[in-house]
Amino acid sequence: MNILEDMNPQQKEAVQYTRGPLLILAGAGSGKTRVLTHRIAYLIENGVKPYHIMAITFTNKAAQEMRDRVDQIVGFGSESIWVSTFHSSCVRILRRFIDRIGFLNSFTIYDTDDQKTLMKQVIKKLELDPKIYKERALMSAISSAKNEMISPEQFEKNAGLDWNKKKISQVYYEYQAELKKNNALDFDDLLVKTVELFKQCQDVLEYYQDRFQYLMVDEYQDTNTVQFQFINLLAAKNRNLCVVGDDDQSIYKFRGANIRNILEFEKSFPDAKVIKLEQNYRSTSNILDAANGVISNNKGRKEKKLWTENEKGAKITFRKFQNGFEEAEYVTGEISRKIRNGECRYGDIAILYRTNAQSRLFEEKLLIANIPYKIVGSVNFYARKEVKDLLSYLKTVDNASDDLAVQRIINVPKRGIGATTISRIQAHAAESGTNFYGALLEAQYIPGLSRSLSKIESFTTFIQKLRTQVQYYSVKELLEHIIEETGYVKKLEAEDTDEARARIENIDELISKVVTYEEEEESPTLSGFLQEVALVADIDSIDSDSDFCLLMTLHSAKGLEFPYVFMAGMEDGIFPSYMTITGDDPDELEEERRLCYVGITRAKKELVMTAASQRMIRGETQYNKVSRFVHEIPRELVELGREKDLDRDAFVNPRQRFSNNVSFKPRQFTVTRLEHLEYNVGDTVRHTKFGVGEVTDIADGGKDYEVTVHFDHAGVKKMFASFAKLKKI
DNA sequence: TACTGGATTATTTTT
DNA sequence: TAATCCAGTA
Repeated sequence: MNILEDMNPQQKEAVQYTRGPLLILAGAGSGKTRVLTHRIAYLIENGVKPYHIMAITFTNKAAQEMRDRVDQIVGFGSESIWVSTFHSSCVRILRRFIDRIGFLNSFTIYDTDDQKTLMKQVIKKLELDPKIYKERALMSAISSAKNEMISPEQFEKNAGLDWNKKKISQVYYEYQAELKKNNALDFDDLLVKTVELFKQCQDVLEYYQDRFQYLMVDEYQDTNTVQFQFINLLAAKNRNLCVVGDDDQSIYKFRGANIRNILEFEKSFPDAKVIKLEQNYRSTSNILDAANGVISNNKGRKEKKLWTENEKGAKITFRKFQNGFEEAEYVTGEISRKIRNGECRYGDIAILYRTNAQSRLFEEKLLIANIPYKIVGSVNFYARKEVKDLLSYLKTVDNASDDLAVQRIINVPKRGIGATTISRIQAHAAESGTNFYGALLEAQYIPGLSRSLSKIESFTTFIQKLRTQVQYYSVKELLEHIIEETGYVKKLEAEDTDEARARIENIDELISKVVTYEEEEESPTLSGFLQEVALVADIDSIDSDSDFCLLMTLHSAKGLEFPYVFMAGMEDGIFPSYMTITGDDPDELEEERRLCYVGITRAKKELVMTAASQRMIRGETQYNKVSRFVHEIPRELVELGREKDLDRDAFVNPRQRFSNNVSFKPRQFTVTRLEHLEYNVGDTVRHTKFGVGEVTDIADGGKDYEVTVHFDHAGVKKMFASFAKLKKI
């Protein structure tokens, strides 16, 4: 086949520009995956060995897709090209070399759940007040530090005299020490340790530099500092680095993504060639114009304008409803109608929303309407309780050095081993320098266990017995054996609730995943299965053959496309989220707007946006205005249900009229004047987001106090006392 | 040790 | 609302 066939001039140029740094600014739907895959084919056709090519993506799904397409056009040798995610590339490298920086190559990977458990233990060990030091906040502080390649030592130095930060650095130290003890790495560590390895072991770095002479990175706008360093180190020698991205689709700042990586690529590589792909092949021109209308409100973008030769297509539909129920009913009704009319199949339709919690209403209505659907996200399959329990058994059998796994299952199902026993064992493990499972094996020498001793022994004999069987049984048999012996499913059957049945279904699903693994892998092993499972996200498992409507967050939708898209919950306070409107960081609003842009550009043929004027959030009714993003779409592109739906000051219901004079804010924001403030000018206060600062002014604004605070790091901020929830310290 | 019910609290997005 | 935590009880 001709690799350059059917390509526009820019695409051709991108495919053929193979030497030196290259930045491809690829707008939504401009065929960037096609360019990447064809570029790989072109490289090979021009004498580059497949072995020397590496392509990096963010999700396994994207990697898989690219792999398939590469296989199709390359044929021979394509299997030796590395096409994988950042995380799995790092795992592959670390499995081979991490012993060089003091870990065992058999390290385990901790997911978010494990991190949380570990963090709880750290908080307890350091005797911190969990009311002040929340594991969530600590975890995100540590994670951002890791994303910026800040070590605990560095963190401590940066903290200076900031008492709070010093405490966090202590936690960070301890947390890393615990990981090390368990021979475990968290998601962030996979990147950090790889970069560390590269920096410390020149020979390893050179080995990979020689191996990966041609590097390609997809979704470059979402890279963070560690990922940037990882790529830079690998590319430093040959400098054949091609990155593809769209600054307008950068939506992972909260996860440390550094939009500067793309905006300043030319600074890092002054000789970089820049190619813009601006022709959109995906959407109708109406959809594209709507997207452009919204995103043009952002400042500091790379100059580009998307265009298309596609027809105008239908207008964007906007409908507003009384509440979330009616909204969901309308959406399901529309879906049924489309199917009835034979317009499309279920799989052509996606419902997108801002937060996972919004899926519930749709789920209910879809169920009633008998529409097949799949929810992507919310809880990752491998993070579900029952699945994790069983995986923890497998982990324990495989390699009992993972304390968290052992602790998770030691009393699941209930064996009468309680909290006191567990802390005794932990204490013993700490004393004798073994891990938790090691201490269990020595249980008979631990004083004070009395009654629990026999229970512990029967647990360990069970595990030891399974271990002797590992080599004779398949993973599937082993898993079924565990389910049988522990009576896990039997217990659930006895519960006889919908929830229990759903859990059993998940267990069956797990068994079939094991079977698939064993069928596909040449030499399947238990460790191999556990490794594979550690890095999969929910989105990875959706296959395009099955005919389901898909429900997912806007974030999960990145990189996908659908003929028909519903964007639900288009309300200020939901999308853009409450946090971004009340906070005063305009960058965050811009990120939300990019998210909206991503959502709109997922649609190929039709886009429907819906809003509800009244919505239940966490048991409280909120009254929201129509999202500002809807207003940013050129009016002539929008088809309304009722003319007044887009009137900014229409009275939709009496409650809203009531709160009207408080400038249209949802009721949640309605000001309840605080009678007295717990702080005064000169006091030191803490803000949940900006940290610690000094109150420099308090002005009585009649309805509320306006407080001016000089924050140590965030600068001077003015805020309303009733929103800011400042705490005196 | 396990279970219950009341209180508390979280609220954005996830590889 | 829903999940989690904690104290009191069996």
